[in-house]
Amino acid sequence: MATMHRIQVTGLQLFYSKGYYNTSVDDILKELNLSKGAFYYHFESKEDFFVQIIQNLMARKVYSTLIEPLEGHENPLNLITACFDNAMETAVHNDMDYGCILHNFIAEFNGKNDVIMQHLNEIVTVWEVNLITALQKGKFNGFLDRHVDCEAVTTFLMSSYFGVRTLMVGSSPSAKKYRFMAQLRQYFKSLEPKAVTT
Amino acid sequence: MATMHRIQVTGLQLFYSKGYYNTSVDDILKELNLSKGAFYYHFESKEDFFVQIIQNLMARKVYSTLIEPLEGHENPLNLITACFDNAMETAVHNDMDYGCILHNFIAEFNGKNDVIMQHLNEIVTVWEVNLITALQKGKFNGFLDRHVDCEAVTTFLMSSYFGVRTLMVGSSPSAKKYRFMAQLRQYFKSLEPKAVTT
DNA sequence: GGTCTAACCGACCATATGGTCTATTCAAAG
DNA sequence: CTTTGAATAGACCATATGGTCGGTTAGACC
Repeated sequence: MATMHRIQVTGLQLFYSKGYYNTSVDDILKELNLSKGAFYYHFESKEDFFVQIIQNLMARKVYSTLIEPLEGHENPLNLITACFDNAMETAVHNDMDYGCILHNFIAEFNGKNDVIMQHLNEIVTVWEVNLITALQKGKFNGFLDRHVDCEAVTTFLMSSYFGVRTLMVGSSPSAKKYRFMAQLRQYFKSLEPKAVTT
Repeated sequence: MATMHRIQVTGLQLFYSKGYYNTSVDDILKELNLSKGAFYYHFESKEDFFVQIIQNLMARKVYSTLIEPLEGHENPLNLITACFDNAMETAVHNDMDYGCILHNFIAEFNGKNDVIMQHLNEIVTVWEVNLITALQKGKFNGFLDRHVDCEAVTTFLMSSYFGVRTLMVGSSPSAKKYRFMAQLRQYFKSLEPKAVTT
């Protein structure tokens, strides 16, 4: 694995677990037994470094766990349910889980660093668009009631997912996941088509 | 206003807007035209300082905006709806909004500082307990269906609230609020008692 | 072998940070 | 008037941090 890539990987790991501002470049280099020279040969600054991590690693991760699973012609409500279930199950079995990566950094940079926020928001938007599209397709295919507001559902879904992932870090993540999923299904049921009065 | 209290107030302001690790003690003192001496006369350390802020200011704020509004014998679903609506409306009209204070710090300290996390979790638990209690009372009074799992609903509510508040910081908070509230009502409708087959 | 250069080393720098400590102010108590 | 002690000032310290820069290594190419 190329050095540049290795630095990014451990960089993301540390930023994720300790926070961006609370992680020094030296921390990352110590972990890799590398020197300052190696780092600043590959990256212009700590910020530039993080932006690259966002584009290279985070974007891909979000895509593979939250967006790709939405593809398919089945009921999008089922796809989303399975997608969330999977993502949360992975978190439950990961004792190094600190919540949704994307969301954590958004919380850390909101109103603090516009450059980074822009890049993070790009990923959020991609997710949002894909969710909306999947729901609209589902509506078209008769899986959702005609009156469902797909944008609103998406906002609600993104919010709740971001939130649980944070709550799950605290205690009994497995219980939290179970409860969350149960209510998600309850909510989804209310989006199904109402009995048609032909 | 006593100096100690003033330091806490501006301290919370800065911690909230810039993050704990990204705000130095000097930043706070500069804002107040105070010296290090004044600070370390009143507080043992930066961490002790923040713990006191949590107990003195944050706990009260969370209580007044998220817990107190739950009191009353009406339908808890309505109380919660009004409570969230109010909290979000305040955020919409605050251009210095950076999301839910409580949640932001939880995100920042999760897995990073156990001492602080303990104090933050205490507040979360109080909120959780009060939500559960309100819902259970509502169930007893026939506002909720018998089969509703109050703990699960609470988890779902806390999650989604934390999440939106973060999303609202990004763009068009008013639209996000509107969409969120609409879906919350939709979800709440599904918790109402089913037609009783006497 | 000689040259070139990407990749990396590590000493160094200016600044910032949490925290300490002595000195000073000032009002109330005696 | 003196004493006392809470409250504040600000110089000082050890350490950490982001970043710079001249030097070294090792392989590719001639």
